[in-house]
Amino acid sequence: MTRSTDTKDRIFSATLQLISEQGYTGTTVDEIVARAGVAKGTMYYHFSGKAELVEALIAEQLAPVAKGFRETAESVSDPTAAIDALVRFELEWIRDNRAFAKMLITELWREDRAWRQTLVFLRHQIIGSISEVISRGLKAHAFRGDIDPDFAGSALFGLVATTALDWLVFSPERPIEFIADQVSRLAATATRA
Amino acid sequence: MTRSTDTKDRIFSATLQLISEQGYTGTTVDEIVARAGVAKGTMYYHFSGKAELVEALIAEQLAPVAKGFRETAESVSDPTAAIDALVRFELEWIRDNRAFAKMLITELWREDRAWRQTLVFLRHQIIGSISEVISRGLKAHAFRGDIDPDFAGSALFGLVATTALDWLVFSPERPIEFIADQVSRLAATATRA
Amino acid sequence: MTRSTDTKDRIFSATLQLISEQGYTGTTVDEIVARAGVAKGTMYYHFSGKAELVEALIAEQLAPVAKGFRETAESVSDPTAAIDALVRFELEWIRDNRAFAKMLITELWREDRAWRQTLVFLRHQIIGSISEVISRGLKAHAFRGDIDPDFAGSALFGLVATTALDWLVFSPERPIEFIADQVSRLAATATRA
Amino acid sequence: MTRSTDTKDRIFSATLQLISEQGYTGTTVDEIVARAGVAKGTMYYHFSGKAELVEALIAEQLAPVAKGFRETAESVSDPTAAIDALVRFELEWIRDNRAFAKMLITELWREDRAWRQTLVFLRHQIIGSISEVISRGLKAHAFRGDIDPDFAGSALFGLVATTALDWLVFSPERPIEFIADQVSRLAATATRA
DNA sequence: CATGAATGAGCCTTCATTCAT
DNA sequence: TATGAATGAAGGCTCATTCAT
Repeated sequence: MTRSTDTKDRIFSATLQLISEQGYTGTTVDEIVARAGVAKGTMYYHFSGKAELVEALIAEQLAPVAKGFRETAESVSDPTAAIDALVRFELEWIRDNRAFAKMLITELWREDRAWRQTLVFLRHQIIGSISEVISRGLKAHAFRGDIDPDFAGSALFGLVATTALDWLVFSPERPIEFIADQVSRLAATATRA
Repeated sequence: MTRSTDTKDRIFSATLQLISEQGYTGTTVDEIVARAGVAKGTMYYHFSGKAELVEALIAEQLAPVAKGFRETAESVSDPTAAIDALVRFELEWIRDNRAFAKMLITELWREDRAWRQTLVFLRHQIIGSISEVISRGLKAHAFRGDIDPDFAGSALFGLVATTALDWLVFSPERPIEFIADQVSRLAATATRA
Repeated sequence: MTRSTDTKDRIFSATLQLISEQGYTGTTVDEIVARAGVAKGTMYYHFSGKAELVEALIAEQLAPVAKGFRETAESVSDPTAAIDALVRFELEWIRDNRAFAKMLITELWREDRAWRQTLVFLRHQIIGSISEVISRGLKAHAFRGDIDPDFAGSALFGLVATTALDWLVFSPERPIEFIADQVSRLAATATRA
Repeated sequence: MTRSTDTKDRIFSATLQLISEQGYTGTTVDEIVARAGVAKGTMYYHFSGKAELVEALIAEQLAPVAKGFRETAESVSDPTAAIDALVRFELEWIRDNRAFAKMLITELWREDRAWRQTLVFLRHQIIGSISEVISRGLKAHAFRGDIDPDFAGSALFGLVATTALDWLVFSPERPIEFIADQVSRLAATATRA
């Protein structure tokens, strides 16, 4: 059992590295097993295919992120401060997992991937946490009343995501503080009552 | 229109359709020439490869878009109204070219594509038009003074893009008016002085 | 019945079912052990390989058939009636074991199978029983004198086998009586003096 | 066009040889293209897959056989002589194409093969020629009236086939005359009025 | 006796690209 | 200009077998 878990972990780790560097299509099963130090058949013993391996990896990587969003949303009571905390949480996660995040963006809207459901489900959870905070703010009249919480939640999530990626890809020399500050500012203003 | 131009157009048209439906990797040269009604060698006579064909296609499709952004920015003098017009222009273009737009998003941050430079250059032009309007608004004190025009330009562009794609992929039943209205509202507020 | 015997039986049973449904090549060791409810290594503990497992299965399944042919041949003294009884015995066995019989036919003439010898040996015994009856009939002048007993024995066996399989595969709706009747008729006439 | 036809012929020829020697599953695409002296992709350019290649081969090989049966049946007016001619035609074809015939037998009753329809169709045509002769003989009262032409046709075909294969595999030293003589004798008697 | 994780050679198929005509 | 037959590297996947426990 320990042996099995260890093997799975090594395959996961190798896959995460390679997929982050080269994307899904650009990474071959041969490369994965070579870096993991196992035989090809071993991967097929633990996962039913390349797509399922990546699906499992996504689920494993993203589940704690969804949890982090939820806990952040719940731990900050003031709506405006909560939005700010969520923005920073997302921004920091992308900064710390930039390659993986880049892959997610290029995969999120592809409708022909096996892990689509997993990705959509996790996205739904994450955005749900944001929307919930916005709803809270609306009830407390802390936010303007003419915006749709669901829409604003997904908009805020996307704003941070694209901004962060633009930053990492096009102007990585800028400090994270600048980005976080600018985003928070825009986000705060956009929602204020 | 020469024979050569006609052939190129048919290849372009077929490529656009197929790439929109299946993405870049999912579309084969065989499919393209089959739909274009030409032989395989013909494509290689006109373009040096699949990547170059797509690069040329992107340039051809996106050049008028960049031009549209610039003209829109120039034709509306009031900064707030200009932002609104740009948002609507982007939204409508994505709505009318949803599949192609979807492909662009999934390709924009990939650093291993041959057409990367083309894409980055056009993106730069487009965002430049937005940033210019924001700069104008800042000078006229129509917008708040604590935001970076370049950053806000790219943020606004990304906000609209992700929002539009979320809409088209996850809730296509919503009318465009709802989206346009919500986005404009957020955008306008975020920048107001 | 020891634990070991029980395990072997379960493996045999699973193999018989699966090979009947999917043929030899079409059946994997994984499927066999899954249906038998044992671990993969268990099969390799009891048999030295997939081929040997099937060889043992064939021997086990076919030995009683050979015995049945011999007893039928010995228990009916009149040659014509004995031929008739043998035809019916073969026909009924194929009807009751159609899938297994189908596999045997597709394997009988393959010269690259490990169990070839086993199969040839059992076939020899079975056809021997038929030939013996024919020889008896020839000595008694009940059959025409210009046929070779060995040849006629194998011909009769093959006639019934192909006829039965054609029946089961191409016109399974016909009642067994029709087939038995027609075959017996042809067989009886072909050999009559 | 000539180049293409030539390539196809070489692939066909190589496939026929190898499949005859090793069966369908036992023959790899690598072996086929190596013997044909073409690249792997070339096979996939001309055929959509291994199964389709073999299907085309079977059709090409068997079509003239079906035609031969029909012409033989039509060219001999006397029913008994026609049956004899058909038996000899089948026997000789199997003798001259023993390896291919062996493969056909091992494939005929497999219900999971792509070429099943082709095979069943051609078998239907061949047996139809035999049955037709038997019907003719029945009308002319040359044959006994209590046999079903369709059944007898398929029985006769199978009798010859299995007999011929038994001969070639188990006692290849026997001269064809012996086999032909014995089979014709059994066949003639079985049907005589 | 029994287990099941691990192996790796081997298989079929895809597809961008080349080139003689 | 245009054609299409031919190429071959590369990829994902299967499965009988081994072996440490």
